[in-house]
Amino acid sequence: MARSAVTVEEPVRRRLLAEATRLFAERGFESTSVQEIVAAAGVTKGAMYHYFGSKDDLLHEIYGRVLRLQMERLTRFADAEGPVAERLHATAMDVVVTTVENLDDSKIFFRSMHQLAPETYKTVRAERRRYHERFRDLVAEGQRAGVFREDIPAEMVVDFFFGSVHHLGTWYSPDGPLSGQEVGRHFADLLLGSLGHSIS
Amino acid sequence: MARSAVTVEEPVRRRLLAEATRLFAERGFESTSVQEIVAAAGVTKGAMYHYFGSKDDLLHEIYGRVLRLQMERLTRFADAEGPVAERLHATAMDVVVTTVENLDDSKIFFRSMHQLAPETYKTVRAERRRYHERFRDLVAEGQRAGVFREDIPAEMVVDFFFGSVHHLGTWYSPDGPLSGQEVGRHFADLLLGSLGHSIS
DNA sequence: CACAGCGTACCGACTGGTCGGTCGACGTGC
DNA sequence: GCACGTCGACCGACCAGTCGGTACGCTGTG
Repeated sequence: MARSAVTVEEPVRRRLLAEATRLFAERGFESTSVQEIVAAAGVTKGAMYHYFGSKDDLLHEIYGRVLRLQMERLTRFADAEGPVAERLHATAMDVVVTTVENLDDSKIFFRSMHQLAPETYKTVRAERRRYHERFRDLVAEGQRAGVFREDIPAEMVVDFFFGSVHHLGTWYSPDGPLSGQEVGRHFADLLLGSLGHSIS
Repeated sequence: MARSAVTVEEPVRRRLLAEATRLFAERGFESTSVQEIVAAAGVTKGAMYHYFGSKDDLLHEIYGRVLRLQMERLTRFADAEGPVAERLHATAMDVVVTTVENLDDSKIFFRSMHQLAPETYKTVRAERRRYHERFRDLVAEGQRAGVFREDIPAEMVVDFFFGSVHHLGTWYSPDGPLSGQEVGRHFADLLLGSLGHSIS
C-alpha cells in the first residue's frame, strides 16, 4: 500500500498504465475489460490489483497525469514575457502540440470523464476549471489591453477554443499529412483571428 | 389488471427511444443497461425487443435521427440566397441553436460513436463526412470569392468549428444565463472573425 | 523468517438477449 | 349476438456468458 518513494522503476506498473491508456483510447473505458489490459501487459489480474486498487484507479491515474502535464505547460507559456497576443498565440499552439503528442490521453479525457467516481469527477472538474481560468485570464488581459475584441465573453472564447482542441482526438492522425506544429499554428491563427478587431 | 383506459395511448416505442436518449446522454451507452431503459419507460424487456432488434439498434436509430435533422437544417441554410459571409454566419448560428436544442443527442453523438457496430460506424462516418463537406464548401466558396482568408485549409476550419460545437454538450446548460441564440451568435461571430483578413 | 511481487482459481453480480405465454381487439361464420 | 380464430403488443422468467474483484498460494530476495 505504501506508495514507494519517487518512482523506483516499476516496469510492470508502467506497462499496465501504458496498455490501459492505449486500450481505453481505442475502445473506451467501459468496453475494455481488466482481462484485456493485463493480457496486453503480459501479466495477470493478481499483478494489476497489486499495483492498483481498482479499474477506476487506473483511469484516475491517467487523469492525474494529463492534468499535471497540461497545467505545467500552460503556466510555463502563459507566464512568459512579451505582448499578450504573442503569449496567447504561443500558448494556444503549445496546447495543440501537447494534445497531439498525447492523443490517447486526450481521447480518454473527454470521452470517459463521466465514468469517474463522483468524488474523483469533482476533483478533475475543479482542476480542469483552474486550467481554463488561467487560459481565460490571458484572453481577458488582452481584452483589457484593447488588443482583443471585447464583445464576446472571455469565458466563451475559452470553451470555443478548447472544444476544437478536444475534438482533435476525433480526426487528427499522426500518420496524416499535417504535423502537430502545423495544426497548432493554424489553430492559433484562427484563435487570434477570431479575437482581432473586424475590418468590416 | 387490464391496462386502464386513459393512461398512455402514446406509443411505447417513442417512450423507449426518449428514455434511452436521456440515459445514454447521462451515463453513456455502455453504462446504461437495457433494464434501466425499460424501467424508465415503464415497460419490460419483452416490449423493447419487440420494437428494437438490439441495444445497438436503439443507438443506431438515435444516430439516424440526429444525422437526418442536422443535414436537413444545414442544406436549408447553406442553399439560401445572399452573400456567402451572411449565409455562413446564419448556418453556423443555426448549427449551434439546433445542437443546443437537442443537447442529449449531441452528447451521445460524439461520446458513443466508437460503440457502434463497425458497419454502422462506417455509415455514420460517411454521412457525417458529407455533412462536413457541405459546410466546407461554404467556407471554400468564401475563400475563392476573396471574402475569407485563404492561408488556412477550409477542411481545418470545419474541424475547428465543429469541435467547438461538439464540445457544447460538455459545458452548456439550458438553465445557464445564455440562450442558444446568444451562444450561436457569439460562435458565429468568432468563426467569421477567424476567417476575416487580419488587420495587423 | 518476512515480505514484496506476482499467478491461479474462483465468486457473486449483472449483462444482453431469448422464449413461451397472456391479453385484448377485431374479423368472421352462423 | 355469440362463439371462434387470429394477430400484434407486451410480459416475465430464464439463460449463458462476462464482468470486476478476492482469497490464497508460491517464489525469490534480503
